[in-house]
Order: sequence, then structure tokens, then C-alpha cells
Amino acid sequence: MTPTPASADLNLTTEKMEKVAFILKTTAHPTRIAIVQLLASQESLSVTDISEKLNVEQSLLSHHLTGMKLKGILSSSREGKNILYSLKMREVVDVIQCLAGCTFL
Amino acid sequence: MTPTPASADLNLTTEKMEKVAFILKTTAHPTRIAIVQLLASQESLSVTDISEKLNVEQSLLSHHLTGMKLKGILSSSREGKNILYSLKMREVVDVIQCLAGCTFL
DNA sequence: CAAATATATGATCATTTATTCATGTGTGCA
DNA sequence: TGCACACATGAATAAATGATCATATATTTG
Repeated sequence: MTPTPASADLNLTTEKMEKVAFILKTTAHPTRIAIVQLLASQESLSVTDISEKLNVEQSLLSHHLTGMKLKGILSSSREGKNILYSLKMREVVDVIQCLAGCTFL
Repeated sequence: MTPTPASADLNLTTEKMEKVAFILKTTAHPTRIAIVQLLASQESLSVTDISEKLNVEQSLLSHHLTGMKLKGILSSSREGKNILYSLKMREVVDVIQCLAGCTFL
């Protein structure tokens, strides 16, 4: 008799666990979560836009953005003087939304 | 005309974003994900059990476990000589499951 | 082409996280 | 009581991350 059956049986391979950890790590930062949040509703924004909305210094933001792009979470394209970033891996929205829905947060 | 409407409107407060980041960070490690995976289907396991199943050295594992407990993800109780750990914040299972379901992983 | 704007990059430093090792503490049993 | 098992803890170190600053590159405009 199991008190809480709730067994979700993830059954991840070691490789998959590493990949999941990688994505989680890449997202696990307030600024980066804010970036995902912004791009979840805007389709695409320039670095300046994001910088102003989040009130994060250009260089630091750029580091975050290029990192997230490198890791496949964001994509970017140039439009004149601007670089527009957008969400590539939309799944992270669900992940954040899932946690954000926790009552205890 | 928005090509991809998909706007999930997370709308997190700064405080919530920090909390979400905190949880993500706490989970973002292959060993810790493996721990969650194990406890998602076992209800509770001793440190030795986990150590053997995951092939992780006792002390290192203990550090992971106490950290995760401290951060509210796990809970523990003594049973004789053993300490049994179990999943407290089951939501992290969903988070991992969500990411694990990504086709590209 | 020069200047201005937008963004990226690289070095450096501070901070955090991960790992290891040695040792400490609690529990049961002879 | 003393030993053995199960686990925790703390120090030391290594490695990864985050932030800042100075500078480089690309694009548009005059």
C-alpha cells in the first residue's frame, strides 16, 4: 500500500538528465527568467528594449543574451542597427509557469 | 498579425522570479535531477540506497541531500540507523518532466 | 568617410557552487 | 560500555558563474 502513489516515472537516461540540468542551469537566474517572461509575450525585442524594460546594464544583458542564444534558448536576428532577440525554446516558458504556479512561492 | 501568438503571460513579480530561479538552481544538477527522479517513484529512500543506485559517494550525496532539504525540495526522517529522504516539493517532477519531454533533448 | 548608435567581446575580479577528505554525531547491538 | 554502521559536517580547494569595465565591431546617417 503506497500512501502517495504519485509516481511520475521520469525515467531519464544519464544523458537526458545532463541536458535537462543544462537547460535548468541556463534559465536559473532572475534576470534570465525575466528575459524569458518578456519574450514570452513579445515575440521579439531589441537589446535596448530589454535593457530598458528590465533595467539591466547593456553589457551584462548582452552576456546573458548571447549565453542563452548559445545554449539554444533564444535566437536573434539583425534589423538595422538593432539585434532582435526572441524565444526559441518555448518549453522553458512552461517550466517557469509550472514552478510559478506553486502555491508556496 | 502575430505569427506566433503563443504568449504565455507569465507575469511574475520580481520576488517570484527570484524564487523560481532559486528552485531551478537548486535542481539544476545531474545528480540532483537523478535524486528527484528516484524519489518520484519510490516515496522514500535511505542515503545508502540512493548512494548505491546513483553510484555517488556518501559525503557528496549527503551534501546534495541536505542542501535540497534545506531548500524545501526534500524532507527526511530517521528510521533506526537510516535517514529516509523523500520528495517534498513534487512540483519539480513536473518541471523536469516538462523539459524531458522536449523533442530536441 | 566620420560620427553616432547599438551591440558584442574579452579581461578581470568577486562570488558561488562542486568535490574531496577528514572527522564528528547518532543509533543499534554485542 | 564499546564497536560498527549510517549519515552529517566542516575545511580546503577547484571550478563555474556573475558583474563590471574598457574596448571592439557593425550599421546607419550626415
